[in-house]
Amino acid sequence: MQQEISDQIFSSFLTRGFCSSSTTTTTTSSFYPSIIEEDTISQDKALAALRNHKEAERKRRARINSHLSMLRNLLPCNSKTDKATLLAKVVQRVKELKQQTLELSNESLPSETDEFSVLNFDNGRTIFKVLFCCEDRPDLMQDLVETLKSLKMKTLYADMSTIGGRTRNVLIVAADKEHHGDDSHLL
Amino acid sequence: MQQEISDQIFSSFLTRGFCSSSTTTTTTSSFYPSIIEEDTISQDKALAALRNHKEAERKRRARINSHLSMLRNLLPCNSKTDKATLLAKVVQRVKELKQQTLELSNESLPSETDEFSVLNFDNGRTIFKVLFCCEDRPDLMQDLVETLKSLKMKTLYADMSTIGGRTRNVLIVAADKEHHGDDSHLL
DNA sequence: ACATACACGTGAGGC
DNA sequence: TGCCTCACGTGTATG
Repeated sequence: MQQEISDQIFSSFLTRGFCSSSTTTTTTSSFYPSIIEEDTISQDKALAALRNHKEAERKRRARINSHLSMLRNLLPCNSKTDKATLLAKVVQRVKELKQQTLELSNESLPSETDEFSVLNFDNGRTIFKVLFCCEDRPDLMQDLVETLKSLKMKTLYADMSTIGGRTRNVLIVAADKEHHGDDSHLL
Repeated sequence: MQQEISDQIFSSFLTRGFCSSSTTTTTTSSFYPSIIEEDTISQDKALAALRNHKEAERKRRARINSHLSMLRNLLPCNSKTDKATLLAKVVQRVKELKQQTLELSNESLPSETDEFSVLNFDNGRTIFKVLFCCEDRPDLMQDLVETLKSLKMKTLYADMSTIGGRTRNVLIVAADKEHHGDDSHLL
């Protein structure tokens, strides 16, 4: 309100120099008698531009602040935390979460490394552990089952999980001794 | 530079009204002859306060912007993205990461649910799958191994992971037939 | 020419 | 009182 008044004063103060009376009500046209029309026109345009500018800036601030308040709700912090410290917390949180998801996905999604190991070999039965990760596809399981069946292998344990379009599979497979000459081509 | 000049002009313009010459160099004392000393003193204090204020505000902006640039480096975005859209991306990213870690830890950290199932029973050997989650402690593994040994069980497969102070353990255990009368007290 | 984004200095208000 | 944070309007540069 009173801000607006001083704005007007300051605007005219800037656009035409100063030394006007303290009740300045745009009676400044008397200073430039020869170019009244152009001057008032350009002044109107300038004032309109100023209003647009003012409004745009207000919108911009509102946009930024809305995002900031969303972040405030997202983080564990009350509504009266600093803008700066809020952003600091956000930085810290993003780093934390990044690190966490990195660790977790490293645990559950080793990229393409397949693993094969003989867990046990007794009583003529060989027990394998097989771990592989690959892109998921609908009939992956069926193919797997049929392959194992054709090799006369028995699945003791299967752990299969899917994250982000990729699957991680851990199998414990037992093969009787009369068949494990065929295993080599599997791997 | 030229900003500073107009600042000075505007400052004096605000603090003492206007109608001074365009070369205003604080020669305004002639307007208030009776209260020269108090006025100049208070003016000096006011100007000093204004300078402090100016500098503090500059520092504050710098702090906020440094955090913002850190976020810019943290996110996949170039250095010329909007402040507002940057913050929007940050909001989105925090939500994503939050959701991801939630999913991942739900997958790998079922709270306290133990699981026990018989996978296979043939040739007089019983094969169990045991899953349990609990708080991690240093000698958990040792206790586990000794318990299994006392029960004459053989560990075929073990998958143990620790996240956030908790462990998730999956065991495949084989018991020979002459011992699995003892199993019940394990669970 | 016009829209947009940023930095700046300043007034207001809370502690 | 002084310090600190915020919102505001403005100047300036970039597209």
